[in-house]
Amino acid sequence: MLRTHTCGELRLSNKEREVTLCGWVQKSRDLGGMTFIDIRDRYGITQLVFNMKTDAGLCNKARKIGREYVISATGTVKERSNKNLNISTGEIEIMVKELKVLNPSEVPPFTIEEKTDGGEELRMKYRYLDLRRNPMKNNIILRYEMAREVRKYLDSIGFIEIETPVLIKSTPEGARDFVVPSRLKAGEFYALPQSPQTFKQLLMISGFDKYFQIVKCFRDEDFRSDRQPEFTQIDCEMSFVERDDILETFEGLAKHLFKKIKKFDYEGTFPRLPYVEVIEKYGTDKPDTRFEMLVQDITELAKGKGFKIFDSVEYIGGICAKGGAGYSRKQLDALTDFVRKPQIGANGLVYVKLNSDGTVKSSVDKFFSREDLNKWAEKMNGVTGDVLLILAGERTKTLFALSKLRLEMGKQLKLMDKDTFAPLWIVDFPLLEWDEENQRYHAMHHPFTSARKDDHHLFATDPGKIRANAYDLVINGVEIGGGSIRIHDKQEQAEMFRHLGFTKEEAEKQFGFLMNAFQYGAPPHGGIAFGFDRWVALFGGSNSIRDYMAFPKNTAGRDIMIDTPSLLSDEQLKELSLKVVNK
RNA sequence: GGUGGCGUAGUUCAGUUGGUUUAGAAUGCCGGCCUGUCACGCCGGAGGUCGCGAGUUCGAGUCUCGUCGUCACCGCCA
Repeated sequence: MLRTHTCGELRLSNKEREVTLCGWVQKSRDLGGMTFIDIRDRYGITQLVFNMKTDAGLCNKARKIGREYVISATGTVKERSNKNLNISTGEIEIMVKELKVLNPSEVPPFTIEEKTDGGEELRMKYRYLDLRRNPMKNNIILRYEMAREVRKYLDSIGFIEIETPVLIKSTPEGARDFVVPSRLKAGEFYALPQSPQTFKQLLMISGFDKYFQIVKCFRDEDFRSDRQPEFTQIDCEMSFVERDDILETFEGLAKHLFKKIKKFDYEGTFPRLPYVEVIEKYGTDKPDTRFEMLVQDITELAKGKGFKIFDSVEYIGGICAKGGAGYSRKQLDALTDFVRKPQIGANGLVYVKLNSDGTVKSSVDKFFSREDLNKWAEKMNGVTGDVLLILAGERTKTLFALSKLRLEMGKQLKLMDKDTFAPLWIVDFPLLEWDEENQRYHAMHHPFTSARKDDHHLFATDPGKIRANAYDLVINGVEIGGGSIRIHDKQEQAEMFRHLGFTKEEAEKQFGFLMNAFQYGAPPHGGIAFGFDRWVALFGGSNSIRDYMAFPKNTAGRDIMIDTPSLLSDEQLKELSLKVVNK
């Protein structure tokens, strides 16, 4: 070993010990007669001290050392005369006898400090330098600790981790695949998995009744701060279970992580809300339940009073912002602009202020009596000091806009505390979703999801109404995971493909291997997959998963550090029987 | 695919209605001084293809168009 200790561990109790430290130069302070160097590694920072009087040659050497040089320093642990109680090693320093430069460093392109001066792109290009910074380092450690706790917990209840292949087969459903050309079979391609879905089902058929895997998945769609081309799932599957067994098992996992990572015990069980109810109450299927502010339907109360806009719409609903009566005209106008943004899509905003002096002021006073407005307030649980914010229009669109407005108000009224965690299960998702573009149904979760038994009769009459045995785990408005009880019967699976518009031949070609397997004793099974990066980001207090991946890609799917995607040589293309067509 | 923001010293940014000699600030960097600093201090210095390309104009960092890069949102993401 080149070192006897790390830069984070020496204390007063080590006084007078002869030690050797290795690390990077955080900063040096040259005072002329003496020089201080802060040496940093993963564990902390320790101050080295050089004195002109003691050893002029060594001190001069120290003065020449720049930021981020890798050095080793041997010397004696001394008590500081001027202590720095802000850092854990601040009571001691190393009186250096021997100093080695293990490797010099160029001046880094941004400062490697708690708060860097570097912009996002630059930090990405020099990711290895950014990762030296404490906040980034801690994110990566958090990620590791969560992965470790996931493995510990699942292991403790009998799950085993099994790897599945990365070079698999492209399938038509779902997201676009990343593909890999085959050299040995010209014109043929592998695909990278969007998830190990079919493999984990096959493992159930093999008898591995409790499987999990922390695994990379790949989806070639457009990227966001919470979506990367390659991301990590905690992929899980169990046999001989029903929905509630899965929910209980993985609620246990979530509670384990809350306890071990966030140090709090979640009391009771997570709320479970059916999809239709959650849409009605929050306008979205991934509600942030850290705060109430439920959406209320006032269509019946507000229609037929002569206000044309309301009379002509399908749905009128609103939220009650507690303590919002103090909102100024300007603030309410800003909210109106907010909901009218094309991404939100509302036409306008009606407000009703329940003023603290007992008066009621609304933007529709002309059309509604005080009594009418009181009824709205009652329905929406509004009391003196609140403001009611009301949108009207087509039901689905209006609920969507209300969900965005609710989040905005939650933000403005500071109801979204980073250290509060509000999990819930959304259950009874629709099995099928009508796809206008292709004029057919597609699976809302995936085509292996089973329908609830009590809804099977709807296949013939109203497929859009069928509820699936599917569920999502949502925490603080973030979709953390989702899964379903799967189909394990060949006939039923074939039927599902038929409803999704596959011909028998297509289904056979794409998923024949799975349906064949169903003929050899497939156990009832189901599972769930969690977006590991999102979960880590949530616990880390951010919504950008990039900050929790060691080497992420940008929103264009580019790794600007290694500069890829990149061109292949003509030789490589030829070997792969590929020709690039310039668009 | 669509909408919008941003692009000016190494870095983060300012730069007024298009017009004042040499495009500024902070920080970083380099040199000098300094024996208890820890955001060290003081003095001095270097550092610019104003993303790129056209255009408008007597004159463009500033206006227009295109293009590239980047970020956010919509679509998309079973």
